[in-house]
Amino acid sequence: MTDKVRVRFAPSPTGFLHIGGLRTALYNELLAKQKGGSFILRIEDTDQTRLVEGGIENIVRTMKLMGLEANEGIYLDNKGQVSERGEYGPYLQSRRKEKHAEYAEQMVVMGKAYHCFCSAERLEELRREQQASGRPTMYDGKCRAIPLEEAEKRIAEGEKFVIRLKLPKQGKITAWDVIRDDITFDWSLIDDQVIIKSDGFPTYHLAATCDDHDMEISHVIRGEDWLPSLPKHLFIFESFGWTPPKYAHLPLLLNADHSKLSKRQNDVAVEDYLKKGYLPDAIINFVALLGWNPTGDREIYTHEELIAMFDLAKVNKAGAVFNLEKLDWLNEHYLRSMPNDAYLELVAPHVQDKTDDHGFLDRCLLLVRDRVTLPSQAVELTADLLKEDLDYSTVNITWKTQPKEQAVERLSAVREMLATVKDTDFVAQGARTEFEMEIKKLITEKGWGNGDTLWPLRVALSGNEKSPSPFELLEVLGKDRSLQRIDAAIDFLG
RNA sequence: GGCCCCUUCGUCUAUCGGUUAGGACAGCGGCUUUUCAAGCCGUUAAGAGGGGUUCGACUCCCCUAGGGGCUACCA
Repeated sequence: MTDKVRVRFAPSPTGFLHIGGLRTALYNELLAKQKGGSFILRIEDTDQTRLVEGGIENIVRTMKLMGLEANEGIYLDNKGQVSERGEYGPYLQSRRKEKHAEYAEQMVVMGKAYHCFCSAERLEELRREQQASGRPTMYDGKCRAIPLEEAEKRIAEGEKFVIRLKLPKQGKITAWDVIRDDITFDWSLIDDQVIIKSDGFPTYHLAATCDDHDMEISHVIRGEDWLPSLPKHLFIFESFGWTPPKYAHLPLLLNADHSKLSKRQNDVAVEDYLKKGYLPDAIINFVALLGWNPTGDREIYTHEELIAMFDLAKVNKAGAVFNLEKLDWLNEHYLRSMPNDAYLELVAPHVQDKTDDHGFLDRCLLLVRDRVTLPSQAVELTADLLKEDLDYSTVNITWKTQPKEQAVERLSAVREMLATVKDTDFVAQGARTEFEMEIKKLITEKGWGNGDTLWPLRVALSGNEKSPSPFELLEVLGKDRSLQRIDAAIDFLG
């Protein structure tokens, strides 16, 4: 054993990377990076009945998109093939089946496990009786007393069997958890867990513990749902005389009704959030703060800052409701604080109405940035800006009770003034400020009101009653489009 | 039912015996204003209940209540 921090994220490939799994992976990665240790990805695929096609690829790919790459274990090679790297392999658990079988046999020999020949029917019957009489449902130990020679004979005769842990029947065990401290369990209440199934594959309990040992894992960081089986895992370590890793059981992520986070109530696949346009940085930031906050008076952290500040012992004990409102806010924040180029690159692919005028398109996208929560929304937000012809029939170009004639008068005067502005000055840096000064000057000179001039102008330019200011619109649209729109509005009113 | 874990604003959280219990999201209000956003400022809102321990408890202990997890030849 080394003192090096070696942590693993060990999902089973039964679906896709889950938002809860993401947080578990993140906390593992944060610790590894902070301590200069190894972050290992191991795939736990011992349940052959639940394998999902493409599950492994999805998990690895999504982790990579999220900036969470394991430096050891499973990864995707250049061709997108599932591969392994590192000196503690195999990292695909099913490939360690022989090792697990050996370990199980050793435990049998040491008297720490036994062969069980009970049928599924008997077990079910047993459970039913126990339930009916209000007793805890657990294996009654019928096969515990079968001598090893007899068991081996029955196996040789082809009888189906599983291997169960031979747990102590009395006394207590106190386990230590980084987040929860001491936890005491009563051995008499813990079931003789199956560690080798009748198909020869190990269950999680055996596979994970043996692999954690073989891979010299220093910290096991996993979901709280594993807490009840911790004594069984410790028992396996103790049976072999191995030093167990430090355990940290993370609080669960919850639905709004406080039940365990599920896809019944939430989108739970990280990939779905990525598809919707949530930024990896925002998701990481958000998920990191579900159950932990280094200071409590700050919300924005880069991945690097999270690495520097992470502290397992400060992780909360209580579950955290997964609430999207804050994720939205974070996404908006990241969208607004990134460089223009990066923002445009993110948003531009969503725009369908292609225009050859890239400068125009960029100006449109930049204009609506403050209204965008998700990149895809920019499409709708810029639709009327990019349109050739606007439909004024559904909006009021006139301000409040303003007569049409007055609106026409104001628009015509502004148009006349704008016609004298050079094309290039229209879209120049700071043009919007210039427009604001000039137009407001005009309004003052004529003795008009802001509303009765600016409202018609703005609606004429945007085609909407709610929109950015007319000054910004002029700068974004440029001379030709602006004049054309004002003309169209005057036309419509006349 | 049994076992285990948990309990600060609606939500995410800070507080490691002494604070006017702090921040953020959401909400509400205001500023700005031609509209809607954004931004800025302000504001509503919390220690589940009951016992202890202590000069002093959100903080430590116990009980109760509530919530959650586990209770598979699934992870």
